Amino acid sequence: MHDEAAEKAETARAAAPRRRLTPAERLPQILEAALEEFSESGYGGASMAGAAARAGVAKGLIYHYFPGKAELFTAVVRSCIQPVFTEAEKLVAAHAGSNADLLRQLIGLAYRRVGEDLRDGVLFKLLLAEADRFPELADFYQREVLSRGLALVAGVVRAGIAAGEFRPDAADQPGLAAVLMAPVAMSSVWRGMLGPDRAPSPEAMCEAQVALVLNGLARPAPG
Amino acid sequence: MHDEAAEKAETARAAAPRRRLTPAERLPQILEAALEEFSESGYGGASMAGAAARAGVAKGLIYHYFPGKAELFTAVVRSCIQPVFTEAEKLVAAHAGSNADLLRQLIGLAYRRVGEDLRDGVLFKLLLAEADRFPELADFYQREVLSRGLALVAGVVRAGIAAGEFRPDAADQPGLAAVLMAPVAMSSVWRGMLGPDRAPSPEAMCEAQVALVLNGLARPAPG
DNA sequence: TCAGTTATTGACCATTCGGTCGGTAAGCAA
DNA sequence: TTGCTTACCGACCGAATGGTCAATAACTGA
Repeated sequence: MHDEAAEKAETARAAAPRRRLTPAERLPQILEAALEEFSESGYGGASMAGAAARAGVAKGLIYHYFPGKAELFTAVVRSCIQPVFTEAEKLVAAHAGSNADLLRQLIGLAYRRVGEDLRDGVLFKLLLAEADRFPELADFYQREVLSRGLALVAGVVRAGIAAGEFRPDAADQPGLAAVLMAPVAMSSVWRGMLGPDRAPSPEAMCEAQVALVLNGLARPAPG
Repeated sequence: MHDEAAEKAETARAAAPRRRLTPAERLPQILEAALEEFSESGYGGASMAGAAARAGVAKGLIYHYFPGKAELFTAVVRSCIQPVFTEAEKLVAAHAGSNADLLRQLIGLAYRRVGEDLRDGVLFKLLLAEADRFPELADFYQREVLSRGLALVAGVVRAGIAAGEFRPDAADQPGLAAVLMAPVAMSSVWRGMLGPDRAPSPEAMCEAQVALVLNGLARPAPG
């Protein structure tokens, strides 16, 4: 594949003298380079040689760190998706105010995260695309991303109902958490595929969703 | 690639005597076969030989109908995504009742569509994944899917506000249509990547979203 | 029946890719 | 210094892929 960007990145980074590094130094370089390569070319289109070149490293070295392409890919995904959720869970654990406010903050945090780093979105999109061909990856997504996110949202909703903030019948809607999560996820996907300019604005979506959700969950006014 | 399913499909279909067909007959066969191939293997992983085998046809024939792999892919996408929107637009045009009811019907239609045909979801997922590498495809998606869907939803919301059904301040939220569309799209993506069993149930999401949206858009009760 | 058109084939080519392997040298311990 | 471990290289291989092309056989109209 003749790829300008990859080529330039290669020559730029390969120009640095090749030193022997400790695995703790080299691994992040390889993961970062692989992320670029996978993001730009997809799983099938990405080449080990390309990833190696981006890292300024010989192809063989990657096989010193990973058994094969598939394992490299899963490692890249793992290293990227985790931080978001730990951050969100920390927010929930630390929050003290109303559940409506917590939900607003949670939604805001998620959209901000989508808005700032484009690569996350690209990788998320890539993950979606490849999950069904990597059972291990689909398991990972379901366990570490989807279930975790749904549990987080559902917990806040449940607490809000218990506190009398939200309409009680929301407790009987098992699909509610997914409906609340989906816009953020989709915002990320849209940005990944269309770019920041043509995709619906995360800020606008955030505002609209917060308004919709807080109204939609509010207890009906008496009368 | 050694693929059991593809192999079986091949032998099964190739057993039929090879006849000369008119392009109008052969084209759908090739598109259908290519859809299967792309769905199962992604763009990079799909092979022209595989698609040809599934269609029970020699590889060369595909090049008689399409200039190359990229064009075949875009043709497959085009032929699949269109019908949903024409159906939805027909529904809107024909509807006579309240806008709240129209919105409910629209959401229901979209989720039903997602629930019944799995291949649509898989292809949609594939489209998301490959769009940024095919500018023409990204344009197509933005023009024929996203914009059209957003316009459809926004129109109903606007009409509902004008009719006094929905809260007037919803008119000031440009991200609202995207928020309303996203759960359906995401439901499709989730089913495509996790399968019908592990993905959030479209029926449950539909019910929750309808309830949330109709409450969230309703005019605040006086008092 | 015959010529012209074209749907269809399958062998073939150049290229690329994932993965292997023997070898090199840098760091470290003794 | 010596010797062991291991990060690192880069040439190499078999397999698979996208794409080509000359040959063929099935339709069509005259």
